[in-house]
Amino acid sequence: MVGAPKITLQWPGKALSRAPTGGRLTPAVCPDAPVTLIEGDNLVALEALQQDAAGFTLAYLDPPFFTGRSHHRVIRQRDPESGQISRSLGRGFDDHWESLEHYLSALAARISAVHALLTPQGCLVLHVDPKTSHYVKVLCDELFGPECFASEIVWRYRRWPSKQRNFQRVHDVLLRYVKDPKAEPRFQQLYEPLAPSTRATWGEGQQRAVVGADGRRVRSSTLEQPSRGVPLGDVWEIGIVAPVAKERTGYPTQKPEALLTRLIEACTLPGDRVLDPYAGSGTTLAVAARMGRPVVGIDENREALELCAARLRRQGLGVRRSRAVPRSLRQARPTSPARLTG
Amino acid sequence: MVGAPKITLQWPGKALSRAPTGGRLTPAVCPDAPVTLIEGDNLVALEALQQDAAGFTLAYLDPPFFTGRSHHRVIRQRDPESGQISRSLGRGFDDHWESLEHYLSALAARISAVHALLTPQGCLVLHVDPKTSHYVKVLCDELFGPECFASEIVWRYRRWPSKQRNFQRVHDVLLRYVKDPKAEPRFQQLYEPLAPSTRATWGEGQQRAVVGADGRRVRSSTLEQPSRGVPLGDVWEIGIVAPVAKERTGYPTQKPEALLTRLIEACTLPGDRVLDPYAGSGTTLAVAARMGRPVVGIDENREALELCAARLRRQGLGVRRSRAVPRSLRQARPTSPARLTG
DNA sequence: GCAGTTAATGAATCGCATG
DNA sequence: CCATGCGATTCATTAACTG
Repeated sequence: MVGAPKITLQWPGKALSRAPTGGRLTPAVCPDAPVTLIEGDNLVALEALQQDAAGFTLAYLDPPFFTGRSHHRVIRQRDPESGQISRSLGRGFDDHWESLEHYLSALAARISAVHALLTPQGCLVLHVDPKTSHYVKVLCDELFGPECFASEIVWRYRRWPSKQRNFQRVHDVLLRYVKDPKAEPRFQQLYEPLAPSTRATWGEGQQRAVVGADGRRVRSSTLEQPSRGVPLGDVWEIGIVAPVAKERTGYPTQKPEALLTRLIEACTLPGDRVLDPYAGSGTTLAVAARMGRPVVGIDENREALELCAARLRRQGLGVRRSRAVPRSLRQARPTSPARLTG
Repeated sequence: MVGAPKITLQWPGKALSRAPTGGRLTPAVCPDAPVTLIEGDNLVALEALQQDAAGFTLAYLDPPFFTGRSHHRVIRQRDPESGQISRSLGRGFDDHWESLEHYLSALAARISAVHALLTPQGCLVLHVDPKTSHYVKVLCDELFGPECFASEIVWRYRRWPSKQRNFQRVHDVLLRYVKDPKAEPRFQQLYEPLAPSTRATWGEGQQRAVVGADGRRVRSSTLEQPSRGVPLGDVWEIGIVAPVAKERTGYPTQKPEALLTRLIEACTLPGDRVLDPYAGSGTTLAVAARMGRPVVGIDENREALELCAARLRRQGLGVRRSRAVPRSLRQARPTSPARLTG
């Protein structure tokens, strides 16, 4: 924590430091493995990962959004004889909380643990919605320091319209924090196409300022050299995963691969390690692995991890499995031996 | 204040209630006047407005963004002989603050005063940037109650690129709160054009869901009737005021009329009263007046109010002027008689 | 008159020079 | 050494101008 701000969120019983879970990983994680899946409470796993020497360059956290609902997995199966598609519901994740206080306490513990795992060039990206983002941002300012705040990225999508007496919500928020604002950041500049109005006026060429004798800018001119486009901004228009898309897994709240591709491309180099403590259906894992970034995913839902493993297997990737065990359980329930899947 | 949340922002010396300024308006404001300009501290003016019986249906607040800079007005004049254009700097507004605490304290007092002035169907819209929006949102949740939060509107614009090792910021945030979530809200549904992908698949016709015998949606069909577009979402792509646009006043941080038009159209009906405590160059006033909404603007900068008055005069509108005077000054400096401008 | 071209400059951001 | 200032960067937008 660099500079703790004087303005903080307060609630009865707030405590950012907590008793360590004393978690262990069985077997230990190999930092160079292309993909590692850890089953268990992500707080236990994150604490256990502190024993690793190597840090992570990007941590992407996609926690529950405090919706107060249970989210189910849709399992679609085609009957081989009739050809009919049947749907059934599997376990997704539960997003019920006693209160916003409990939600934030749980999240703060994870963010804090992730902070300790980042390299100096590393960054954390928190995927939230506009109802919780503000509380989470104030919390992160306290945990990271406000000068570590890098961007509020707006993910703008389109969806089936619903009648309501309000502007329909069509965006999520991704908060990006860097571990150390004084370190040279990992950042690959990406570009997006020029605005239609700019193309109409200037064409595809780069613009150059022309400065007069008095030092003031007189006008601009167009170069022969084609522009690479405009530097990517913090509002991203990316389609949601279509209900019939090939990448669709049936897992609830699945994020599009295009979103993760962009994030990983901008914030890491090949070989940099990526972490996803809420792995879900494994979008981060699939994309990172494909892009040559070793990745560690954590989830407490075994069905979700099976889905991840199958998805990665389809990409022709081997998966290393591990299990996070808190101290209290370590003697009561001995873990099964390591398995190598795929 | 409906339901105070347990999670609040805390800082040393925080106090949301403060000694009343005992402000008075000279002359008193006439609720039916198409445009009223009040010169003085907006906190004093807002308190004085409480004596009005009629409330406001929309309050748009565009406070300083806590940038730590002074913003100047650019005054352009064409020399009638040479035809040359000369530029000089006038007073804009000062955005220096001792600390974020002071900034938030000042803002909280204004928000609180505005809250008291809203009709039950009314709403407040706070224009901020993504560095301060999160603190302001938590503050508003405390002042209005979290269930009064309606929307985080993202204003996405395009501007000149700058090299930086981060995603360039290309959005502002507008927080919308309703006074009473149980009251029937003022809300006119607006529409935006269909997405290109939708037009490609479905054309311009309206879509209707076709539901099967089991209650599940089977497919959609396209109607003859052309679609009005999709209901307006909470991400608005609107161009900034161009450097040479006719609506440009030279006042810093001027907001585009298109933004205010959309807001006023969605949140008010003709005849509803609109309030802008940070009037600046008078965009809200100009748009509201044109749309037949009586509007009250407050600013402490006399130059800004002159600009507002001139802008409204160009629209052929008369302006009623008033002055906000705090108790401490009421005897020391007697106010000049009312003036009718335009 | 209409379409295509030119002009002007911004709630920016970084880096280096200056106090 | 830290705060401040100014040059360089080069897209977006609409009014004014030109043919």
